[in-house]
Amino acid sequence: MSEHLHTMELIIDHNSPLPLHYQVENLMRKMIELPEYNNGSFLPKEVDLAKQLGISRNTIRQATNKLEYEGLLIRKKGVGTKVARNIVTTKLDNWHSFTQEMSEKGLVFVNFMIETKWVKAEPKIASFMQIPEGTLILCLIRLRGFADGPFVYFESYFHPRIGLSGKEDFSRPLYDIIEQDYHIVPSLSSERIRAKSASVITAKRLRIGRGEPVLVRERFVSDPGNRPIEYNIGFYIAEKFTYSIDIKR
Amino acid sequence: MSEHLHTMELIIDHNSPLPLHYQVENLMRKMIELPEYNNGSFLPKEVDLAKQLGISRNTIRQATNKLEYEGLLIRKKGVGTKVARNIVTTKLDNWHSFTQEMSEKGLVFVNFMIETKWVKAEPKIASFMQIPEGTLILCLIRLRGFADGPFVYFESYFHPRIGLSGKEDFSRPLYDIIEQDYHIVPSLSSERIRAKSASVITAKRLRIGRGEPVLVRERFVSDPGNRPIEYNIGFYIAEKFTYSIDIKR
DNA sequence: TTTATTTGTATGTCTGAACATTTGCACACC
DNA sequence: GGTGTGCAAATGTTCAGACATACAAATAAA
Repeated sequence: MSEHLHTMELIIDHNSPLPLHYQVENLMRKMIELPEYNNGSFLPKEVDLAKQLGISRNTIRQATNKLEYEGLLIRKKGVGTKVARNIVTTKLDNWHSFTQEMSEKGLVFVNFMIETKWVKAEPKIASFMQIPEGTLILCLIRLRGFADGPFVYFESYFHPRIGLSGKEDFSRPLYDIIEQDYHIVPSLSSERIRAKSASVITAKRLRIGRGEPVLVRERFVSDPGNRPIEYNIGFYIAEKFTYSIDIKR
Repeated sequence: MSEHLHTMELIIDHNSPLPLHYQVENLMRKMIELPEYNNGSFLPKEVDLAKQLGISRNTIRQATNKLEYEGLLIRKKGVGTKVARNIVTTKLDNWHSFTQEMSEKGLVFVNFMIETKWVKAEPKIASFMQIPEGTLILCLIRLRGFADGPFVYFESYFHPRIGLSGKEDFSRPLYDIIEQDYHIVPSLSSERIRAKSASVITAKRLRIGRGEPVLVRERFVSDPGNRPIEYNIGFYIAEKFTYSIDIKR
């Protein structure tokens, strides 16, 4: 079993500024993806893992606590720890990409700007993506609106495992690309919506006055196994956009 | 400060079968509701709490870790720990009244103003209510927030068939009144969210500067038979409110 | 007056150890 | 065969303490 371990650097750097428990956490996130642990067999026991990595058992638990709380691990006293089975109910409420939303309403929009670049993952994104801070990830920037001017500025960040190069044809609907070309199915979206004043840079992009209200919509998109796919943040001109949703109890 | 502690049994039972960290967790959930901690001031520091309860600091942290993860506490290195107070979650399959949302987060809010009046239904409301324009309907106005000031201004309009008199005790949760006393079950909520600049009147009510961003949330609430119950519009101070929602596909 | 520097404080990290609790299994007993 | 006892294994709980790090306010230097 420990054969696989050195195939992927399962090591802890005691000199790294990153906390040990955080390194362990990332390490275990990788282990979780490995086939030998993803099929229901138990992870190495805490004591062994501690000894092998050269750190204390408490530190191991600090990491596994978080993963358990996230629902990635299942622990059973007296037995062991294993990867949680990914049971996801696929409900048919529907959420959309921007392209779909527009075309359903019969609206024709314009891409004022499309741009990709590789950037270092900032904390919020790294945390959602479950990757180390500073990892290079692809960022897609789009400025979209109607013929008379832009009304939303988007930034999308994609998880490295998807394998986007940045050279794709992003005039196609985004989720078409991800589903058809990369066989990854977006299935869960956690959204946060808030209002704020337009910063100087945002105002300039959207061609509005500084301090005018903007609707900020963040989306955390995951696949059916709860693996992160995309982080998306959009800045909408307030007067041109209303977020609408139906909720059943 | 420690005066308040013995007013509500803030004690730990070392003989209880319940784990200490679990007892501490429950205890802190209660503390979070107390006005003296809910107004932004810091909780007792870990070392003191540990000494006072007669347990180790590690056990305190075991409890606060969980609460922090749930978003109830905010910890700042070198400064202290206090109650988090600005993210409100609305889950898709489970929507709530304001009172419920707050109490679930362990937040204590204040009604700065409660007022009812009978007004003529304006077009938008009349249309949703399916009543003639100008019909007299009950309007409930509430200004709510935390101890340090209001953060949302609500107007609720109720369909005449419900039979509200305006003399009900509106300090109770609104949907309790409607369900229990009037046997009408809110079941569908169509929501619209947008941002705008605070008008003079809104700014005055919320005690913010004119033109500052405000999140406007309209809700059209109906019963299971799709009959209109309530139209509700809330103006939230942007920086104190984030609308959050999970969507499954 | 402004800018560094120091210092106190509170949380963050990590360790090693002891004991408790739950579970599964082997073994003995009827 | 069925049943119970006891042991070993694994996670769960708790402790005391040491040191690291970030923040804020006070202090000293420019």
